[in-house]
Amino acid sequence: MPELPEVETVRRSLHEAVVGARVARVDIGRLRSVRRTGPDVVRAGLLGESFVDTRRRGKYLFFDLANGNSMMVHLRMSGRLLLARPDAPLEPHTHVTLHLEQPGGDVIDLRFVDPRTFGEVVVFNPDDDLVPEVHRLGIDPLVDDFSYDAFRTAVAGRRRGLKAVLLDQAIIAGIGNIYADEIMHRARLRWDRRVDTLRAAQLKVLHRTTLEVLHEAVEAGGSTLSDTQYVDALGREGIFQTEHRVYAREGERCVTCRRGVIRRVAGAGRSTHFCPVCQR
DNA sequence: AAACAAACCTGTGCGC
DNA sequence: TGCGCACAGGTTTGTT
Repeated sequence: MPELPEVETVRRSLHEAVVGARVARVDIGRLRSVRRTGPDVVRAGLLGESFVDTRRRGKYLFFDLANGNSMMVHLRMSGRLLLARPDAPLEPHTHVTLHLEQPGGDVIDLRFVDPRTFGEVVVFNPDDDLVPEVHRLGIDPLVDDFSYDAFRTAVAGRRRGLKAVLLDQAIIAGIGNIYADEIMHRARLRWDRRVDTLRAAQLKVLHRTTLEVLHEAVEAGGSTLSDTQYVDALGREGIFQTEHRVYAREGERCVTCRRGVIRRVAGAGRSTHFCPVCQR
């Protein structure tokens, strides 16, 4: 489900509540959600510790603890992080609950909810290489140097289709299926265009549209699709879906050129939406 | 190196 | 109404 804008929106929506709070209790209802270390490591690693900061890189969320350790949460396809009053009923598929004591004495739950159970929660010491995939992430357009030079160096000359490159987390971290399609549409480039055939001007436009789409999507609180699966930690839906020009718009007239009809194909292993007229 | 398929799960929406 | 199938925002692994 969530891509960079959704993960960033979740982070911002829980940051204030979590930073400074101390973990008073940990409930784990689904072992699969803590499969990397098992429940004991997660419980022991969190109990009594306080959060000092939250970070995001790509689609990975980090909660730094005062003792130098961190909690990593990846939402994968269907994960949600929700803040809730401790007496609020548990939503279905709540797998991990952290009972937090805030500095003012208030208590609040941070709940990890995940129907498809692809997501996970890891508590780790940075010295141990427990989350090695993070070291393989490419540049994050919001937290790293994403100047045109950095972007060009990362993608230039790849003998691969454009969408495969945009989705490759080792090249650029955070773009998923929705935003890849939207970025390519705004850049007027096809999903199967080989990156090493792009002219400098097109690469430049691609860099600009990547930043544009991601920034606008964060501003809009991400995209909540018709299944309303994605909400931020306070339960608020995003509104960027109203700005989608191709994603889930198969059969609609292209709003950019007003001539093409949006097509959906299986491309780069995913469903891919594009305008066959104005994307080249 | 890159393209592709399958795997991990559950829920939903569609056609019949 | 009910059943079966296709499909879903991600990532890893293995195979061509």
